[in-house]
Amino acid sequence: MRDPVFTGTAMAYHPFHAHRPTDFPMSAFLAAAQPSFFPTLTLPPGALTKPIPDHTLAGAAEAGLHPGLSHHHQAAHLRSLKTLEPEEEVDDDPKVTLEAKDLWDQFHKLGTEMVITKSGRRMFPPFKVRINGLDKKAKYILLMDIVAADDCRYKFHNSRWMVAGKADPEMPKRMYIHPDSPATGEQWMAKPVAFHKLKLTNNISDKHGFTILNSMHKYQPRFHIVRANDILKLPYSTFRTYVFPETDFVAVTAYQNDKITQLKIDNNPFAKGFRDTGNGRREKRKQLTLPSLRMYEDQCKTDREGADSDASSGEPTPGRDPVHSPMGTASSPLQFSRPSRDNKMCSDSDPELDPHEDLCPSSDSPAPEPLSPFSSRFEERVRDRPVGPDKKEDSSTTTLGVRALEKDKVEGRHVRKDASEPSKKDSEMEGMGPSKEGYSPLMVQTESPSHFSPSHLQSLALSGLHGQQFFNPLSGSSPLLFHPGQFAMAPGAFSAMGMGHLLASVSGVSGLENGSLSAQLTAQGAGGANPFPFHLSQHMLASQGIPMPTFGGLFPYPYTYMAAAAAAASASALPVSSTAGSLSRNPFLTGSRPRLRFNPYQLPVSIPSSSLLTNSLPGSLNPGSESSKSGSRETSPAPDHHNHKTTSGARVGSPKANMKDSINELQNIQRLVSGLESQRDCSPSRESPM
DNA sequence: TCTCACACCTTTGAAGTGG
DNA sequence: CCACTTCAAAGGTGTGAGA
Repeated sequence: MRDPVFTGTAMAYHPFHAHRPTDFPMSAFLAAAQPSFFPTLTLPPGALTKPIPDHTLAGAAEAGLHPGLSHHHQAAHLRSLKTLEPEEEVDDDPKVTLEAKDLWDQFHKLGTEMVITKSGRRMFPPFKVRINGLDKKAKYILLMDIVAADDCRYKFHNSRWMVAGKADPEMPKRMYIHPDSPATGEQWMAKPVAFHKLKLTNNISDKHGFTILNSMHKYQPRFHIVRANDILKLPYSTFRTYVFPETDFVAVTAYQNDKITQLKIDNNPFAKGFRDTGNGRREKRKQLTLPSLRMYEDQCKTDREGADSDASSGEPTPGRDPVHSPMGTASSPLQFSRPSRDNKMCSDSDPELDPHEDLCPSSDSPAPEPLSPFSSRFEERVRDRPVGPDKKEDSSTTTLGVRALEKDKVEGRHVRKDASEPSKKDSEMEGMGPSKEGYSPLMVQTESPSHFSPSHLQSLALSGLHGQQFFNPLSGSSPLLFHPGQFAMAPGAFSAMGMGHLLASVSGVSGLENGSLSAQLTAQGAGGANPFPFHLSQHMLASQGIPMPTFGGLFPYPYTYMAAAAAAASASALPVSSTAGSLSRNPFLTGSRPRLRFNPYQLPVSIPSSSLLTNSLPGSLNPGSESSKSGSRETSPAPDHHNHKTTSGARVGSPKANMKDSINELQNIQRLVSGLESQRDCSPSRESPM
């Protein structure tokens, strides 16, 4: 009964199907998802073909078993998972600093553009952070996701980004797990952690696990730290989420701003061939650039010469560090010496900062926002946020890491202390790496996991599933099962995760009759990401700040789990008066939860009016609850979880009313799962260590 | 606004070489 | 064996034409 894995339910989510809430036993997905751990597993798009008999689905669902697995395998799963214990809480206090902050700042000022292509493109600058304050011995899983920053669609007009209307429906959200996860705190802290393998795409049917984005929309990357030595524990672990405002960007299929192009060319080793001293293309292109751009380039060149003679010849030598950031502290000619664009931009109309022209049509934003998507509004809001005092009301702590403003602003550090977060590590931070700028994590505290309002759920759930029915009205248990495709993970990420038992059980999956796994259910080979296992979806939800209903209405470790939700709720804590911001669409930054404490920044918030969700509790209706008994976790430290659940769980509607939909969804899922064996493709991928 | 082929470049790992 | 070098393939870039 206590086994979180087997008693839970989750919402099934499939990008290609209606996103209906599904009451589905986690165990089924556990089993079904295992194959996805194989980095080599790749399933073709058309794999979803064979329907699954209703009786199989229903029966299995009720029994909490995966329809395609034999009882033998089910039992094996139960046994293997039985040993899972939640991580003991540790008083670690991770501090995260963005690497190459200067470069990010440069891009941010110009209005960062990230190219997205059908085949996937990496981010540049790469998202890279340095972590301090972790428990050296404990294991952590690091994740990253990218969420919509606002509700607007943009266009680049007259050298500036302008709001061009309401945002298009969001793409399926995917969580990228760092390939080295899990690793010890010591390992993570040893060197900067890069997420350079994460790829962006605009291909909604992407099967590689890339992060799917909408072109001409603004996004905000988020970084998550989860203390857990096993992926399976993610759902019960405390999430700490860090947001660096300067890393937001507009996704584009082709660069709009020449300045951005130039900056990328000058800093990205792969684009070396386009540098001024490179081939003819650049020469040609340069001649076409505007005077203002020339000035900018000249300035860059001048600055570069000071530090490095030639940008094209001797320059940004990326080195062999796998995770090395081309714009690494020393390699980037622009990073330290180049004067802020501010000066230059002054002379040349500063496109990004015209606060009077564009208005985000977002209905969520009561107050019209300044139009420039890259203004420092976000930072400002954050900065103004009231400081929250302590953090000990509840052990559930979500750290909303927010960059501590500009490096010339020391508020961050100060705030951090105010936040009552032990600031013992400040000194440590100062002594580490090139990025000494103060990035002060924003601690979001929850007094109890049960304070999430429906709006939280909605905002969060919809961040990736905008307009999609996300929560299952089913009573008892609100299935919150993400499609595995929503999770991306570098190959091999699970290799050392103690997933052996699970993998082993996967073999049993072969027993699954037909073979098909959703295209989404693919594991990515080299450079790709693997679909995230269903049972891990909880984790994702948590990271999204969604107060997921516990499995079967029982949740052994509520507070840690709910802590994650705090991240989402963080936004809710914002004063209503605060302008609905550009981040209104961001699940992490929206919502309404008065009891959360924030510090030190104020985040833009929008209060969803929707009442899609209501607090509730699950319960006994969960079909998986029964099976959970067998796989119960007797040692569960959180016996009172149920209570928490009752007050915090999200549930909507009548269970019976949606039962049919749930079954349908279940069938869809089954279709995805079936046929794994035949599709398995073992192509080892090489993942560079962090 | 998007897609694609392209040239140019870096990265990676295997193969070869010498100590 | 180990360290180093060489090499080729894979893969990451922006470009520019065309849709």
